[in-house]
Amino acid sequence: MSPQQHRALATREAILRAAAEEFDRVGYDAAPLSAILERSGVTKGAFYFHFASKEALASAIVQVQDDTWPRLADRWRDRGMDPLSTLVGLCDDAVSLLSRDVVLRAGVRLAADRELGYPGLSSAHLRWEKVLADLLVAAGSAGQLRPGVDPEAAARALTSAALGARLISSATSRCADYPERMREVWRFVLPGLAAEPWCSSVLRMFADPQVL
Amino acid sequence: MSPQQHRALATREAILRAAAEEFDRVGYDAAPLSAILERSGVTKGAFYFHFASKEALASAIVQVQDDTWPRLADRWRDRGMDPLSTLVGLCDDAVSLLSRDVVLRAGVRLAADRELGYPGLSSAHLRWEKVLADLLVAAGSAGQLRPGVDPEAAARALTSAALGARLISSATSRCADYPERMREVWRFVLPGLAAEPWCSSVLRMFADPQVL
DNA sequence: TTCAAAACATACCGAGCGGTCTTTTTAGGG
DNA sequence: CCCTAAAAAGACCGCTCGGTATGTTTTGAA
Repeated sequence: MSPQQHRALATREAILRAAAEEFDRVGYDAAPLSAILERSGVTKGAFYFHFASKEALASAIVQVQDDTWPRLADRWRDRGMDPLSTLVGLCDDAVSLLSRDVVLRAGVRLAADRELGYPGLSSAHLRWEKVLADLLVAAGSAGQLRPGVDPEAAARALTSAALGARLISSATSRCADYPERMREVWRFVLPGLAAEPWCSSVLRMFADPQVL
Repeated sequence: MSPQQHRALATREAILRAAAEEFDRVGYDAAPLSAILERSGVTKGAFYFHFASKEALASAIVQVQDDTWPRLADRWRDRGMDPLSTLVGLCDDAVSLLSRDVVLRAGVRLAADRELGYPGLSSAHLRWEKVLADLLVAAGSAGQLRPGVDPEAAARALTSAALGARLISSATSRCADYPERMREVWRFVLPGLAAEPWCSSVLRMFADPQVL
């Protein structure tokens, strides 16, 4: 199952990287195994020694991403900041990671593509929606939200905006400008969402890079 | 080229409908021609009499959608309403059409999938972004926007939100709740975007169904 | 140094795809 | 009614895909 020699681990990671790059570019179906093999400089025999199938390879990439988000959320929870700052900081962190790490990006795309194909299982987005909703409810209890704001609706809208921004950014710049695009969304959305002084406080985060 | 008998037109439209349903569900690559043929009750020979290729079929569906949006925009321009109401009304109209018409939905998906695969050509979304930006600039000149709002940034954020909402809605309910989801976005976004009394005025549109 | 297992290489396979070819049926003007 | 072209049918082809089977090289511990 897992490699027992040093060499094997290198080739395994070469496969993962090459596959992530291809999946991120064109998606699962449009990425033939031959392209992944050529890019990684690995032959078919070597590949099927490390992975049982192309599907298994995709699942491994999805897994990396599935493991990343809970850890990231826990880390932000442990900081003990106010809910609104936690929300914005967590999102900004996730977006920043996505813009840099191809494997994460590919994992998210693969997971999303499965959902879009099979309407029933919308695990990933619903999970993010839940995280945002919980934080927004907490923010409401802490008096950080403007009166009349529905936390669940806000969570849904934010999830939509983040998804759309990611796709557009992915198509135009391989997610290089995803963080900037999301900051734009926050600047646009926060005045209607957060009460003072939290709104100005959070917006100021984007001017001080060291906070993130 | 174009059919000369009544029967031919019927089968042609049967093909278009069936193809749209398949493309909308799973996308171009994942929709084999055999599935389209089976769904439409048309054989391969009949199909290739009407369309030169599977790509040509997809292009025809994309074309329907390409022709629809400019007409819709012109219709709203001719109403001579204020920019902000035009913006919201136009979007709500487009979203409502998408939620009901499979062919339009498939066309949008096909066009978007091409863009996402080939980063260079992002014609469709950039066009929408332009339309929204122009209307928002006009709204700014008319004093409908809150001070400090950047129209271009707002247009980008709104485009992202609309795209994300469409995808999520498409995956969970075949776009049946797309209009409701977008109204949610507007309720969430408008307070930070529009000055009074325009904000309340526009929001009231969603309570009176007959306006749309 | 040896040797078994781990790691890699390559030829090959069946399935499903989009597309073509030939043939048959149908429609509608003379 | 008939005859020609439009329209539809279905067998067929080449290709690429993911996956397998079998053979070869490399590794590290005894």
